[in-house]
Amino acid sequence: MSIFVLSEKNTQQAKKYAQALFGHTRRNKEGFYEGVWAGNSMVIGYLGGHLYEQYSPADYTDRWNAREAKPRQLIEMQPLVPEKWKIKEKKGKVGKQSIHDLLQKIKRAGDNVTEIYLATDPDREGTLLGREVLIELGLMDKVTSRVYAHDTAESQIRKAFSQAKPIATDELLYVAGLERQRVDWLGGIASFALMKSENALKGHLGKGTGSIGRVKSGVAIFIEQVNQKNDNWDEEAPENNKYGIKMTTSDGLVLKSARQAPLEAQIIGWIKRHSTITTVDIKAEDKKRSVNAPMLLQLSSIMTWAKKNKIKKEIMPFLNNLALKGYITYPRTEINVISKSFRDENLAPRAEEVKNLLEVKLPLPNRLIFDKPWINNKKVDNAGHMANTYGDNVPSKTELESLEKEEQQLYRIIGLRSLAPMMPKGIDSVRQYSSQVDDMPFAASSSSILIKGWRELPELYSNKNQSKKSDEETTFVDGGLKNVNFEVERIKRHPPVRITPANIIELMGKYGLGTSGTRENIIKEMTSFGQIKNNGKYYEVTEVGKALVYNQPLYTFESTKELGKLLLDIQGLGDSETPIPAGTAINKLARDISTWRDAILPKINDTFTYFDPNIEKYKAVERMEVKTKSGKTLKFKKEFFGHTFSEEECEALSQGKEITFKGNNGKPVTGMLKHQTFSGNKFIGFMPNWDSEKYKKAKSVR
DNA sequence: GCAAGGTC
Repeated sequence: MSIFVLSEKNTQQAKKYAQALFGHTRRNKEGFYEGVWAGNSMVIGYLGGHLYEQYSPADYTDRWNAREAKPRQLIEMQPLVPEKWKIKEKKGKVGKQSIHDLLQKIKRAGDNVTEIYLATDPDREGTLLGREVLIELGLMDKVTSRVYAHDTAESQIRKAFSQAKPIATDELLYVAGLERQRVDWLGGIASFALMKSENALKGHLGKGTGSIGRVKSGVAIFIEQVNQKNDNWDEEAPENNKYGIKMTTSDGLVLKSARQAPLEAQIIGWIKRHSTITTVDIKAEDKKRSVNAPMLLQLSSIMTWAKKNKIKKEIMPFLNNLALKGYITYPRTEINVISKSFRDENLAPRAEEVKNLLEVKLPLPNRLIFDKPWINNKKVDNAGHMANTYGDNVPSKTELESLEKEEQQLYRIIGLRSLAPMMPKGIDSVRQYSSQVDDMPFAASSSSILIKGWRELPELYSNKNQSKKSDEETTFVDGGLKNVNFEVERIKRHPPVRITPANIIELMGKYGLGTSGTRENIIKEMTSFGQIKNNGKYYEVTEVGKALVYNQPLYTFESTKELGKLLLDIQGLGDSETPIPAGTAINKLARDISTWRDAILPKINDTFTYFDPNIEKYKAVERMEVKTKSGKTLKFKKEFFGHTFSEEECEALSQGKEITFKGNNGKPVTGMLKHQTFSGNKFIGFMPNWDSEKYKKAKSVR
């Protein structure tokens, strides 16, 4: 039997599969991994994420071409639900090879074998992007098996392949993936067109809305909500306060009541009723408390760490680079645990080497025995990802020092956090005080460090990072009968914490907005579109961004949550007993878009425009007037891409000839005069040959 | 070109 395995990524997946199954990573002439597994000849190929993208509206039909449609038509045609959804090859590259070439290699490899295994990431998107390719290349008939490789430890990769499941087992995941993709496309395109119109109606002509969709709208909404809550916070409001009893002993111990009351009067009443009590018996009990090292790193915690440590640049590129070299594991994961196998096969054997490289003086006695909370096989299985740790390739000191400063910092913290559970645990001495006064229990505690353990490393533990609650270094007092005094303690509720560059990534995760690898870029885009801005202290939603909050009915917190539920229902993992049919979320969204469209349409007439004549860049531009060979008079814009056409160039253009000049970016631009349409208006103007199909299709002048 | 998802 001969098998072709389709994986999702090269270095972080195909290569690891090859090492685990073949014991080597030799490549064939196509660059795919080739070897023998269980008596079968096997080729392991890879993708590079999604290699296909949605058709654009104009790809479906000319009618949907927003450049040709008038604004009113553009609104009328929403939602753009295709009769048959289609995808096309993306342009671009995976590493050094073009996507087209890579797909051709996959096609050839698939044609050459008797069976195909799908072994992309075991999640929704992995299933979608893998099946997309197999279907588009006509290889689906040969696909027999689905490999769910949740775990990158070699023993677990081998297990996943030997226990491969029938391909039909991921059918529902694929359907849910399609639904997610289509809902985002349909909503994104509709909301952009409709919001632009809403803005124009409000007089924001020519003002960029920026792109808008499920995630960006969600981000704008939660920033606005948090700011509104803070700006209108009433710290005196009853719901923002509660009251407890503070019992202070003559030797300075402070015990607090186990219960609180909503009204200050209730506590004052309690204290009055107990005013005769002046001595209380206080029990003291001594305990030892072990203090765990921090959890292993997940992507959002690395990002938070980076911001706190003043790394201003985007960190994804640094992490990608470290992962490609094998210095760290695959970085795009929100999981903070690893599997037992990964501990034994990947972390433990390299621990001493990493420890020496990072010049850590502590021993690693727990190297082979650290368990919960860092080990959770089930969580790893469900997520299909593991925490970020140091990788199988430990750099030499010279190699580490040749990396960029930020990469060195990131490697160090990821390395230390991977080693932390192997270090001695911290032990604290704790004294717990308790007493009962009538109906009310009181408690307090003191503690001090007995064994520092992993806390000897300042990068893992510093007093500065501890909250005020920390009772470290508190004084110990004996129990017994003590004189006491009761007081009211007002406990204030605080408004939600403001959103800052340091916490936004983690908060997006909490709100289910975007996925780990995409969040940093979403914030960057929203900032550059001017939808949100950092006012120096926290993020604010700008006037443009407020449209996303107040001016679109499509994306709300509820609808985002609802979509998540629907996708699970389609997968058969939701509340409903049987999976709900594909298309449920799309149809619901399409109805919401129609409602929004119908609300806008009455306000839009045929001459409605996004064009603002008062904005400088839209003012009438100087036009060139030339005569063609046939004696017709032509008018066209004198400029293109920062270049003003010379007389000779105008002459050549008027005769329908192609010219070449230097554009804004210093690169040569070639093109000629063509008949074009923009926003429903026909005109003659210079067209570059950047899009060869469009260029060939457009009529030239003669 | 507009989404959001993946990865190089």
